[in-house]
Amino acid sequence: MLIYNTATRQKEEFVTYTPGLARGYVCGITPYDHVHVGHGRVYVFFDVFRRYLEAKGYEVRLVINFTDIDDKIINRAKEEFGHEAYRRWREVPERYIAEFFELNKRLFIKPAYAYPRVTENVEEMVAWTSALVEKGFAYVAPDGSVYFEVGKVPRYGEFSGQKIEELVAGARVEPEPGKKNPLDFALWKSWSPGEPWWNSPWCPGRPGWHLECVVMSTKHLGIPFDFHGGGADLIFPHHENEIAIAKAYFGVDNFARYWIHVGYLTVRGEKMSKSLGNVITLNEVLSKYSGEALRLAYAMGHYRKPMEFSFELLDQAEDMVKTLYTAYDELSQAVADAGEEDRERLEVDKYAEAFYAALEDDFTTPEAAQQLYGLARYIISTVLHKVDKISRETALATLRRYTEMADVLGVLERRQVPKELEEAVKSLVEARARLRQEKQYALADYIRQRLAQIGVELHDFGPRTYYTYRRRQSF
RNA sequence: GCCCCGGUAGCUCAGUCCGGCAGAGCGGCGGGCUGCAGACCCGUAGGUCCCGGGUUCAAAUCCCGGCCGGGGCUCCA
Repeated sequence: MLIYNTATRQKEEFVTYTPGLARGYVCGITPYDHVHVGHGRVYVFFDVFRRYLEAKGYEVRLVINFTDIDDKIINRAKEEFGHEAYRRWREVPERYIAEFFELNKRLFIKPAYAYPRVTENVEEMVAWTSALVEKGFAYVAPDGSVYFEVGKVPRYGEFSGQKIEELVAGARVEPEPGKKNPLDFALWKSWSPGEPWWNSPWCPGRPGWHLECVVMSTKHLGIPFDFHGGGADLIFPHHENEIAIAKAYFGVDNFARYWIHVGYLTVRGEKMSKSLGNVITLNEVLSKYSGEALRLAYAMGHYRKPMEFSFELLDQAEDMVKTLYTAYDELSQAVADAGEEDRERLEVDKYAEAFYAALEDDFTTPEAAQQLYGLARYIISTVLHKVDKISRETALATLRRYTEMADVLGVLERRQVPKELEEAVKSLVEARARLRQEKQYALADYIRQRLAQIGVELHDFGPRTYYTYRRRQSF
């Protein structure tokens, strides 16, 4: 399996340090506001990545953190709570973390191995900072903040392709008082009145952002681990700085082997941003579309490429999801009509092979989605029509291959139908079949129409009838 | 200014790494199957592969130079 590694700027064969075990870390959210579809793209991508590795037999340990203390959270708390912010600031991250988990569920994202939070790992971060000061990679500023000295690390900037001189010359780096070099970054930030703080040898304060992820990832995954990723905007400075810290602390060249970055989403050609007012929240999308439709929409673009996000795209994806369910539901029913032996050859392998080949090549999910959809259409247009010419084993194997593919992308997650509903529909469909035989079409049509009203759609294949459920958020 | 990414059908995108007849789905249009219906079937239109040069028997693909758009260099998925 090939995966593009930002660190080497090329596709590389994916090989884990421990055979059969894949360990990865995804930089999580700063929970100070609603999660949007850009976040969703990242977490859904890593969920597909993880599902595929699991399908290949790996045990996957995926860690996603929460930066639950940060300037943005403090500012948000001040806005909301005024002078009570100091006492109540934790309500902000708690609220958005809860929302994050809720949306994960609705997006069918599998739970991570661990969800560490900064506030639960402050002691380790203080210990790391002490060690980095002792080793001479960090220094204490007059106000008690501790800065990491980027000049002490060999080849700083190489990972992200930045040249130190260019960065400094860019002159957009705010030279803060107390920093030796404007590129130096805080490992420990000194406290200001009214802000939350933790104890440290230097001053009351809180950990710096870049340090967090190194501490928490290596704590849960060991060193080195297999893959580390997030949104493309994290390449610099966040990941560059994480690598610098790990170099200094462990003396290793890189603490993660593959660096995977997910491209931006644009809306009407521009990056989603608060200032442009074009942010689309996951709440908004998932109130109108299924989680599978959004997952499929994401899959229709390659993860590294910028992708234009629109509701038109979601409409298309939702239609495709309906077709995917039609194929699943009706093939499930058709298995019962399968014959004893194979008198026809099916072409299922063609789709499956192309599907997996696309994923093997740097997760070309647009191609994979196309193949899955192609198989669904093949099932509907061909398999259902000649199900009595294939064996039960073949029918079941086709169904299994189809669902295995769908499960990698996570686009057929509401297969389960309540048993009572299933039984009621089945007997109604049988009753209608008898009516059709007796040419009592008015009554037969009435049943079909009433079933349609409750979201069950009937499709006649000659004398046989298969049906599909129009899933809503839930039954 | 420096760095990265993108530009292929109305839309979303494959194809570019590794040169070999320009593709898929959706959407459009026309027809069909069907007792009727179908998110079913068949057919069809639709292209300056951003532009210009170069290399080559052959370029969407490789090289050079541009243009346009997005992003990073400062918190950002």
